[in-house]
Amino acid sequence: MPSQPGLSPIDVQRLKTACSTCSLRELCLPAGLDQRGLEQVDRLVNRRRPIRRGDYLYRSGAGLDSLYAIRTGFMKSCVLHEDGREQVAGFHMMGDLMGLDAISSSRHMCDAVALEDSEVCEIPLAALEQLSHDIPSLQQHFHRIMSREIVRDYGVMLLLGTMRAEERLAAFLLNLSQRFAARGYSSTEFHLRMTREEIGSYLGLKLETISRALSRFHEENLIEVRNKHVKIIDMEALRGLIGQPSGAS
Amino acid sequence: MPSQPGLSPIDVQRLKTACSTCSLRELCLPAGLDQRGLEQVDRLVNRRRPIRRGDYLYRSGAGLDSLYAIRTGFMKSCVLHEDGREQVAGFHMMGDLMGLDAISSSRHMCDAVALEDSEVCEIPLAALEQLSHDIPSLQQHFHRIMSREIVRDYGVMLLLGTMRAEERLAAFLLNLSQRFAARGYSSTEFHLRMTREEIGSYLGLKLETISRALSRFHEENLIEVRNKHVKIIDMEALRGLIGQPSGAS
DNA sequence: TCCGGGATTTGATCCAAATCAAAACCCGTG
DNA sequence: CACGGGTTTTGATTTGGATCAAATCCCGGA
Repeated sequence: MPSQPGLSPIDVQRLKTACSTCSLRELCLPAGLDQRGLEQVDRLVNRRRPIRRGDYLYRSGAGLDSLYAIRTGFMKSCVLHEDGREQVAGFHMMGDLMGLDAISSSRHMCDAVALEDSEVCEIPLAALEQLSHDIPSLQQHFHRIMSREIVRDYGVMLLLGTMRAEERLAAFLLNLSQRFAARGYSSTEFHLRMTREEIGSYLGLKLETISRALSRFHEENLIEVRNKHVKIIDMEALRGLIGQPSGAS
Repeated sequence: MPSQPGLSPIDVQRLKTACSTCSLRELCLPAGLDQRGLEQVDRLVNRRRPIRRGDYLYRSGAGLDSLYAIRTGFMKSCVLHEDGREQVAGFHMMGDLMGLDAISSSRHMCDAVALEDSEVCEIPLAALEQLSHDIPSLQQHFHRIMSREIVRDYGVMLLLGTMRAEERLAAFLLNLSQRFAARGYSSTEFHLRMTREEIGSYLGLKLETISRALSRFHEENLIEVRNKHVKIIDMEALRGLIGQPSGAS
């Protein structure tokens, strides 16, 4: 992406600051912004809000007013069925945009819960729409973000519909690894912010199954696990595990 | 939704014609359009394309140039995994918009296959983005459509992650029923355009399981099935079936 | 109309993951 | 620093759906 006309190096610097302020590189960095757009994004992105571990960012059924970009921390979103069943629909970290589900009906369709103390940027949807009207590249980028969520969902469906327990867990660990790497953290060593039960819910499995699979990976020297700390020892073997009708161990 | 200022009854008529031409009520009817917008939508929506049963509308990996609104017919979209596994990610009918997955990377991330002879309207993405820039209410509506797809996906995840075989099938039948009803067709009697195997793929089950569950529903007088023809006898019982840890029959 | 191949049904058996159960562990808190 | 509740591990058993197998059905094409 070449730098945009009318965007001085100083502007670029300010933009990066504004965006990194809110970990919004996802949302605004790729958009070519002029001076005015820059200021507008600045303003848009400035409402911060801290959330304590265990607190809800929003609840299913609540009215939509804003989207939320995660600045720091870790969250989950859960879909609920009236009968009380619930399913973790995703885990979200720094830079992720949450609340897209609510645009369709102006009501949130899932719960968002902080898995550790976090901070988000509130982005009023109306302002975002206005701004992406004024800045076409922002509009495009916003569309890409929504589309990416759809693609992610398709991946989860494939996982839930066709994979065996160990494949699912391997895919999950590799996905986390990638996402940490993309944010400049270690791709091989990280802390699971969620419980075994939450992993299980996300992967359509029970917590015991998660625990057993982790133990097996450990035994086979694919990973090291101690509580919530995970170290990936053999990334390749983990990758190879996906797509095997049954283990070749 | 009150009628828009500057939109004469004749305009409304033309708009409805233009939209129903392509079954695009989803895409443009709710948007308040002025005379000029109207003409633009007309133009945007005018590229028709027939597809024969079994043909691909697009394939995973192909470049994105257009979205597609289904005018008539029935399609499926399938996500593929490199190892050959595939999963039906959705079934699409009249009025549905396909191709949203491709916006994120300008490449299609799934296959789209016609399950019967169909006709779609090709909507060049660039033109749609331009137009939704010119017509804010169209922009909003487009966002809602993408968001709705995300919500739908969450529902599928819940289904795949938490429901038992019979619950999944009941949910599937009820969903089809609703969608047919919304399009003015019978909500109780319809033709399955897909095979048992495709239903199974969508629901994360094997074709034999689908067949058995359909038979059981038939035995219990919830539905009548003969080949691909389905008649729902006891909609309430079918609804009640969802959310039962195990059958109360 | 008859033929052939895919689609569907149904049965028997198997197996991966769920469930039930209990012990161990870990961490935050008083 | 000991207590207590939630989390995790591990084992034994059960089970829902997969798999294997075979008969039947149905529809499109010659």
